[in-house]
Amino acid sequence: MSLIDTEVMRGLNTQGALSPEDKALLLGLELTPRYMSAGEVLWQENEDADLFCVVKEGWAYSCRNLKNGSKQVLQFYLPGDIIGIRDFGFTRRLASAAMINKGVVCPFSYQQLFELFGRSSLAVGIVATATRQQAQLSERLIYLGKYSAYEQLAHFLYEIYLRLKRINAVEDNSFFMPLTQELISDALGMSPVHVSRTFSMLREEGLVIRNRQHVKLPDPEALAQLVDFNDSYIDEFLPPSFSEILKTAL
Amino acid sequence: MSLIDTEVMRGLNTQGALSPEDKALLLGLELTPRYMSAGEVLWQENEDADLFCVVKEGWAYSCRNLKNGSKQVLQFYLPGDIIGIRDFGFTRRLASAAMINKGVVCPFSYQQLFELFGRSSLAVGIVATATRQQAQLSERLIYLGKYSAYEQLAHFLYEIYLRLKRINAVEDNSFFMPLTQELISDALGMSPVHVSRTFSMLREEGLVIRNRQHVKLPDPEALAQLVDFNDSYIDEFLPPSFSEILKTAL
DNA sequence: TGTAATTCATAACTTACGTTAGATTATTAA
DNA sequence: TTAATAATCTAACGTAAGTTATGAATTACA
Repeated sequence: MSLIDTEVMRGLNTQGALSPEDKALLLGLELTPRYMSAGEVLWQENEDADLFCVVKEGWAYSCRNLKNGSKQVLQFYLPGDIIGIRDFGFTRRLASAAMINKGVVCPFSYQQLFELFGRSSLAVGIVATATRQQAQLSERLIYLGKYSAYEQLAHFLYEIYLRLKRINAVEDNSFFMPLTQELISDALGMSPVHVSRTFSMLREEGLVIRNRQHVKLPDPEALAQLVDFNDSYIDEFLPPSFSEILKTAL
Repeated sequence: MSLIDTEVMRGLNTQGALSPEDKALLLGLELTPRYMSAGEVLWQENEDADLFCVVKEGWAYSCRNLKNGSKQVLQFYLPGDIIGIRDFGFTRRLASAAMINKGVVCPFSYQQLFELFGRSSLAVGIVATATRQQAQLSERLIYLGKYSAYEQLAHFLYEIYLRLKRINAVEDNSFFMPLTQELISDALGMSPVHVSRTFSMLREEGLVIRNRQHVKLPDPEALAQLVDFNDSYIDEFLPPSFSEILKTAL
């Protein structure tokens, strides 16, 4: 069992798009399969991320455990799926992963993935960009599934605030946000009327001051705490280990 | 303006992880910036996917237009973000994209991205795997945000059915699904009680027969129609153009 | 084989959010 | 400046889905 048994790679192979060297490389990554029992944990959120797995037998899932005791499942993995590329390009796991029933997985290190990329910094950069966007999607999913409109909107605004701060577009906790309440409602899966109501609540709490396209968060920290914001998916850049490897490869 | 002005690449650069050749390569991709007016469409869903854009100025968003007239926004893009890598590895756009206010974008062809990958089939395979998972997440987000529990559960079951069929784990429209209603509820963002109620409704409609871990979909087509299922994100493999390029590169 | 622990189904009640509607304010165009 | 359009707010009312509770059916385990 190896990466070549993965859905996408199998497709590439049958389309004749893999050179003999590619195939040799993939097969060279053959690793000891790991036999997993039902419910066995592959990794927990916030653990160091250093490997991914190909599921050979059984079902697995990834999820985020929330402070309110519930959890949001992000994905289910079936045989042939790769579990854990989501975290490639991050220092720590954004979600935990566990088996559902008993099965077999084949682990590969991120280091091995590097080899596949031919040590190209640029390819790594593209993949890191893609996984970062996926992380943003995951966060939205979590808040859509498990939080009230109030917390959801607060989380959304704080995310925008962080992203804008990163590009120096925040001044005095204020920023320009060219979104109508209707567009926000289409993003957060709620009605425009309820977005308005929720803005009113946030205003009454003194957390958000909004006037059309001008938004001010008087106390960003309070907002962040309210929504239990995990900013690693916005702020964190490539893990130090990556830069080291890439630099020594130069 | 070029790819080097992107958040992730800028990070790589400041960490000293880009070789002079990398930088030259990135800067060589410099392209004519395109000045966009507010609301201007970058692309529509189902159009051929052949390029992505770096947002230089202004805000943009991607969304799916639903048959019931509403739309689900998937992401907002700010300056420095890349828009359109989501579709890399697909033949057609899974979502449309448009500017929110006026701005500037720099388009790059997927072909150019190929160059960055050093024409490595394997790197392309990994990225395609990642974008496929992202597509699955997006679909879940859409159904979470815009559909009733009934349609959501129907969509979920049909997706599992398709994924299992792909690995020959469906027989006579029946399959093994080791999920409790509680786990499903954690995935779909609804209460376990409501999952049970919704299963009962699907049973009464003759669409789903479920007994613990054994599921049968007597009429998969009816289910697919009910939820307006777009199966390209499950079924479609790499676009033909990709295989051609990769094969000629061998 | 029996007992405990899950899992599932259904009912009764509550609530967050959707819907419809009308008034107010801001923006754009003429 | 003025009309026309778009964006926002608030209220009143309806409903899908949450919550709590109870019993039945399965499965796990001793």
